[in-house]
Amino acid sequence: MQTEPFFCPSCQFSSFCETEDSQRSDPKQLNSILKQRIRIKKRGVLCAPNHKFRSFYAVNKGTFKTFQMDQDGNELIRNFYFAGEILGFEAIYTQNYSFSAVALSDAIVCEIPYENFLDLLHHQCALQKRFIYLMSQQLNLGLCQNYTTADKRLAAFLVDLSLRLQPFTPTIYEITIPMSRQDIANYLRLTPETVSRTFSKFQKNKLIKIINKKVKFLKLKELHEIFE
Amino acid sequence: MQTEPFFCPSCQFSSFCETEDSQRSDPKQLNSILKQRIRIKKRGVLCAPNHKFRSFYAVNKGTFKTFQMDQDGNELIRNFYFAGEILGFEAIYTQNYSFSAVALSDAIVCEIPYENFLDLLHHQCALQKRFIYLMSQQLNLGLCQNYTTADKRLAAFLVDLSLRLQPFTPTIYEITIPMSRQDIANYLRLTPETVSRTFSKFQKNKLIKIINKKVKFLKLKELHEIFE
DNA sequence: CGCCGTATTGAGCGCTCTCAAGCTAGGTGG
DNA sequence: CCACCTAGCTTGAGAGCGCTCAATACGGCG
Repeated sequence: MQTEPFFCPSCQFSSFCETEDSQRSDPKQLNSILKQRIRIKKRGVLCAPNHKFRSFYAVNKGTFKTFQMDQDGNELIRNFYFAGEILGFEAIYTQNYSFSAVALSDAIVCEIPYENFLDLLHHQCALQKRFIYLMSQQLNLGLCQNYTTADKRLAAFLVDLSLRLQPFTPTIYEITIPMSRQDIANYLRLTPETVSRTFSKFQKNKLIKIINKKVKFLKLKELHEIFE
Repeated sequence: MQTEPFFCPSCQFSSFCETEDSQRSDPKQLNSILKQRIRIKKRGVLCAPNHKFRSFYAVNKGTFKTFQMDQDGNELIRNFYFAGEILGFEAIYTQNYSFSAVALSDAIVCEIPYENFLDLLHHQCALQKRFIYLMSQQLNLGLCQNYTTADKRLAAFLVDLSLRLQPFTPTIYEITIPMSRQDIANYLRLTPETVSRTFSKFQKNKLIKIINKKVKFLKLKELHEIFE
């Protein structure tokens, strides 16, 4: 464990993981079982297919994508994980990681060993409830992939993104998209060209304004109406 | 609660839910908190959007689809649930059900009140582990939706179906598809016509044989190779 | 400033959709 | 028992959305 001070205000486990030194040895705190904080460079690999599942990870900083490759080399992206979110719940069932997790920017994660975590749950009803809540939350990810057209999928994606990045943005009307067009395309089962064209169309219709990786929402309501 | 004898060999909770009369009052058993067994006719509605989440459901008999409607009236199907599987985990996070669940055939479900269930978890570490395992399992559903073409999606769907229906089929080389072409199409983001044509193509290529709702797998290996 | 990966834009193709017409199976009533 | 009816499935023809391939523009970084 690093000893430098650590701030995790947006972490979904923060209330169970006091980082004050005085609390470090409290066996009911999550940080008592944290194995390590891992620094990962952009494009670095956190986990890969067939890696034995022993821990899941709380993203402290940065963004990750999880994906599997199909035979043609397409990255079938399952999800994106932002700072504060937890990665790896799927592998509790599969035993081995069935996907790769790669950092989209320099990142830091907290490694939480699953067996130790289960022990902790027995003594911490509140944490148990929290954990189940977070797993349920993950079942609600990826709904934007369900829509039928490129317009709907991208509009829903942008809205989802704006909600999940909210802790890190000064206003909900502007976000910085942390992944490439290619990643968005792989996630939404489109091509980068279609994503780019749809962005341009939204901009032409004055729904958004694009400045490189920044997106300003000009008419959030109308963007909503595209998909629901 | 009904008093008729009940058999749930394939239920994912069966080992925690003794239905012997002698066990009925064991407060550590799941059946001590079951609220009711509900019989639902084909096309019957188990839950609908904005219904308050209080219970989840173990499917005892039959098959369900969960879906939300988009503005154009498309059923965006999220998942199918077969006998033995658990439905409703998503709503722990959302508080209200955000989707509809409709029976595809006459069905029976066990209603499990969530608050009581949480109480039970505190005293039942094994059940807790089991529950987390099942939630993780659900995170691994729907992977066939990720593939890029109609061929891959349908092939992956058929293989997934054959695995999940295994407890109810004499051989893994033959299944009875419990949902309509329209439902499959909605699930895979295709049209019924495309689903039908792709079935026909697979049959023409001697990968499967279709007899109405029955599908015989002639070359399961080659079907696999279509998508991975 | 120049390089290279990424993003945008364009043109044409093809997979999937739309619309429409038969076909099949299962249910109903005479 | 059979004719009919209806919903669901299959098949066909043509259209269109998104893909492929290609050229150009942009932007981050040395």
